[in-house]
Amino acid sequence: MAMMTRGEETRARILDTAQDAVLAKGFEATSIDEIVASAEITKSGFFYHFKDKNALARALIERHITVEEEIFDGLLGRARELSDDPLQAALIGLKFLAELIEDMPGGHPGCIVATAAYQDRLFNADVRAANRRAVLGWRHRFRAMFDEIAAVYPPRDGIDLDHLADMVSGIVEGGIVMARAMNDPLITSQQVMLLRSYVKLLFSPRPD
Amino acid sequence: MAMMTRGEETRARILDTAQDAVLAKGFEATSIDEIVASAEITKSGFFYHFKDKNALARALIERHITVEEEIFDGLLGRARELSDDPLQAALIGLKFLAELIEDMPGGHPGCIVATAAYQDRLFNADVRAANRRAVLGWRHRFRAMFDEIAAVYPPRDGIDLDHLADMVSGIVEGGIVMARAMNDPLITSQQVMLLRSYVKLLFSPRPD
DNA sequence: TGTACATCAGTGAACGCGCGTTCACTGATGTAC
DNA sequence: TGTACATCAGTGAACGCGCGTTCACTGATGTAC
Repeated sequence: MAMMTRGEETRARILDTAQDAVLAKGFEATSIDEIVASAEITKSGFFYHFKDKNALARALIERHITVEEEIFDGLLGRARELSDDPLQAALIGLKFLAELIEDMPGGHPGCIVATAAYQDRLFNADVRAANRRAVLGWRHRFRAMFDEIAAVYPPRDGIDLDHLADMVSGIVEGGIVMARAMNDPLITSQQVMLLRSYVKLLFSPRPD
Repeated sequence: MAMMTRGEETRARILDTAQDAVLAKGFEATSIDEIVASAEITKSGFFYHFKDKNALARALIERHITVEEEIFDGLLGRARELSDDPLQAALIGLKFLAELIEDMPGGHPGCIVATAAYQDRLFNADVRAANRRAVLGWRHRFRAMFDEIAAVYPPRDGIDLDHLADMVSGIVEGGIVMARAMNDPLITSQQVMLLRSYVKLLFSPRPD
């Protein structure tokens, strides 16, 4: 964070303003003119930092991955501190996730992975590969979480844990789409809480 | 279907080719030039049918709603024929839905509601309203289904049935995003099957 | 400490292309009398 | 049955604007000797 050179600061400012616009309108509809206006730079300054518009897309996705990794690390790390039981820790982590999303002003800002997914013909192979890596990263993270749980509590229903891991990302992605379509920012966190309910029912040893 | 005038046929052809392109690349990235080329019409012919590009977006969404309603009616209607029990009927219906999606060549083509959701600043109020109506329609449909179940089997976990109804659409939307990002068409139907597992656990009276 | 050169982080003007939209026109079909 | 007119379903050419990209140039900072 600290110790950024002037160039790094400008680059970060471009990415920040570009992300807002891309999430609101899609990638193609976000013009470079518009980005440089809010980043307070000239158009040629933009091309000093990114060789073309595709390079911007890839940088957006890669930064998104990094930021999100850190957030998840924090969330799940704290949850594990609060309980030694992997199931309880996961339930706490999912509740944290729901609260995080709920507290976002105006709802979750949207996921650029989804944006890229819905406009993939626009992007080159680099960008698509970055997108795929992001989703795979989520899968491995949540798969590890569910593996720990399943080792202690065998799941009630015969399901594939990779699919369950994908469900975490899928619920959030779907929740964002729904929240946007309905203009109701709370939907995303409600959906995460339903996923939490499923995880609880699926792994709970006995009903009380 | 039958008894279309020449104009209606042309209009339908425009919508068909436009939908393919919009789902693949997003709305803004799909040019009218490109649409008219594959619909084998001139550009001015396009503007005879749609007053501007926004009118095309609204028409796409409205047609999408109609088609999907018919599909769901068929699916859930058949499921109800197969079982008098509302829970069993829902489980059969969800299985049908998963199979329907799985059998789509190349995976679910994507949902234009999601496309519009992720590019909403591009569209006027008309289009956004149509989008909201679509999602509300799904909510009411699935809410009715879960109400019937809950009247017989009280849910195991205290949850809001509207949220659960939204989960059906959300899982499909999220599944489509994941399937596209991962380039794995099977993900969407896998996610629907997990939702089915949740519904089963949530409403099943006793574990066996 | 001073000078020469290199790199960093941009600026400003121009480019050509593709886009959505308009407009005057037209040939085929339908309707009234 | 023939004629006049209206509507349907388009065509073809032109428009101006905004877009992504390029290119020659520049002032500030860093580095070598």
